[in-house]
Amino acid sequence: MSGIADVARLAGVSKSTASRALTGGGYVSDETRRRVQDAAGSLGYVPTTSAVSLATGRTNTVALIVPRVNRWYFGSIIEGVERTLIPRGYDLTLYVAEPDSRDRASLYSHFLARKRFDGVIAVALEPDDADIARLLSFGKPTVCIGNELAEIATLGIDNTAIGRMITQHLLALGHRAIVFLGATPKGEPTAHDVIDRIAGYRQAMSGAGLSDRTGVYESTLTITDGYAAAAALLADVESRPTAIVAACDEIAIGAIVAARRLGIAVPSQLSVVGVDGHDYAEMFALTTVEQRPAAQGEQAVDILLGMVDNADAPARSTIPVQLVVRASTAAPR
Amino acid sequence: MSGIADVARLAGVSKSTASRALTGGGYVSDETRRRVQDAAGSLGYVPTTSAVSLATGRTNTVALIVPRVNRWYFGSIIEGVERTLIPRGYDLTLYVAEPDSRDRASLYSHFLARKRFDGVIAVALEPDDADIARLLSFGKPTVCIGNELAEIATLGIDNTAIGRMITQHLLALGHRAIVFLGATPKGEPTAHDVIDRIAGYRQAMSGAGLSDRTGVYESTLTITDGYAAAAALLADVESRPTAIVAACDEIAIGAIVAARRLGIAVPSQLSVVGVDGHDYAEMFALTTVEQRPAAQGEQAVDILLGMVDNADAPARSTIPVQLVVRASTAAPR
DNA sequence: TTGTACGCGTTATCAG
DNA sequence: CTGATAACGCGTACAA
Repeated sequence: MSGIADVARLAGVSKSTASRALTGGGYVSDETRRRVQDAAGSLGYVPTTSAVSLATGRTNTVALIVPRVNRWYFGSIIEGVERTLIPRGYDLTLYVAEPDSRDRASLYSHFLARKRFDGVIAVALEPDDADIARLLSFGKPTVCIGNELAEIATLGIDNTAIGRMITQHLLALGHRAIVFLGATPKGEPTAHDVIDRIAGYRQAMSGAGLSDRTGVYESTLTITDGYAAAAALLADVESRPTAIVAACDEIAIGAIVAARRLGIAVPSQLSVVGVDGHDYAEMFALTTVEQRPAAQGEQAVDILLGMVDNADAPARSTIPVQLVVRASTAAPR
Repeated sequence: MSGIADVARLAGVSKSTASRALTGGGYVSDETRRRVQDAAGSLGYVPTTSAVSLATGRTNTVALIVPRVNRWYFGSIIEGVERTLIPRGYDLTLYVAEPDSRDRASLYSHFLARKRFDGVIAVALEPDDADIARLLSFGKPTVCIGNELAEIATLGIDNTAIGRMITQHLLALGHRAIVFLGATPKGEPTAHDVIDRIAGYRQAMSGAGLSDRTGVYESTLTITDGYAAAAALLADVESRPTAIVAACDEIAIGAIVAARRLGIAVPSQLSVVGVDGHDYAEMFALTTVEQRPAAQGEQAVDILLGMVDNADAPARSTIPVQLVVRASTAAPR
């Protein structure tokens, strides 16, 4: 309710002095500063953000763009971003829009254009996406999580290496009939991380001289779909693989549940390995590659606010990951 | 980059006419309006939000407060709110803070005080919470999801009735050894919805003359914890219940998984019923009460924006729910 | 160290 | 129907 003018009046100084005393800029005697701060405190003064933004050009707001909220990976990123942003005095405005969706279009034409934020964090942008050009055209500091992109500060994991790593883990255990579960179904927007993981899987299979035994099956990145896809895949006893490389932990968990329902013992009759380090991984004894998305969200904020303050050059970093071996993988038979 | 002054100049009118033509307020000749709109279009004009806010007092932003992101119920609400807000031209600023946490305190003292939003949607506020008073003191339209609160527009389900309903479902099937799984562990912030569901459970048990056979066990509202708690609960064959009323679907799913691992058949040896209508419910054939949180989020936006526009009196509505019977419940033995 | 005066980009008021 | 002009609430050169 009360503005800085009220604070100034109560403290017996001018508006500008009050402003300096509160924002810290410029010279103010300690005595005066304290008087102003007391006045502000007793009046419950809080600066009006729109006025501050108009005067300074800064909004103290960061935009976060995600395809979905209700998936562990994205939810974790959101939480990581949030808890790092808030203590630094920033607000988070959240935009949820799948790539290529109508929402995406209006997002860029209407919302992001409002220059309401000091920076953007975008998750799971596709490298060939037109979004990227539009994003850059805003001229605001931008950090992407999930894919390596040219000309943008990027934070992510090496998905090809991970695909290779988990496949090699199974090969080393002696598996040969290894399939990949989780290719993007036709009609869905392409997910580049999945494509890279498949590439890694293929590389490992070829490296073991098994390129002809490669099998890639479709599934959405959810437990439900992983369950259904795995159930179909495992139904035929003859063609059944001895190991599944899942595109993510949700699919892996779905596969484990499906196997149990079919009476297939994990890991003795079927090994399953995932990617993510999902909250449920331990409960299902899932061997997986942990990528700590919440920490990535935190780090993205660090990088972004660094850019906001220093106008630094875009950084690019590959997050280290860790293979955690649990009881969902073992030697075949 | 270009402001309304540029648009006005290009269209050959004054700033005020340009503003009227674009915002729709006041009289402008059709001819002039078109000229201005063309000019705005060709310049890619987008109004600066902080200036608009300063002039109009409206921010076109809604604040959403949730305790967590990464839980199905909250994530669904966030998605529902988002997809309703955006088409209406509003931005969403997200605040994540557990009740009684340090984050909560700074949330109220620093962020919400910035009057940066036209309204607030708060999820899972506790009725005895000091937050409520502070929330109301902002004088902004406010809608709460999850609990019935005095003097606030409220949207939620009747948790007591639900607790009764699902317990009676089990009683009707012939169960008598029915326990409740999911009481809030000591040290955790109290969750009123859980308390109410327990009350409903107790009412139903008493109504069947079974008040002495009542058993309430603790668990956090997650699959992982539900799994662990159920595993402990089901370990002793002698004292094992024939049915579990779970505080939410996550716990119910955890219990089903635990039962399977222990070789206990669901539903023939153990019935399990949950609350929520989780995405995974169908996959686990879970009998549950659907409450459609995403739809609640949408409805909350409707109510809130109604209040923003009309300054209506707060509404209060109880969402109808539906018991969906699947294969996790059956007659005992 | 402090106060004055102006600008940030829009909308609203009020004559014309 | 249109155009000056004054807010909106704050930060900040500049002068004192």
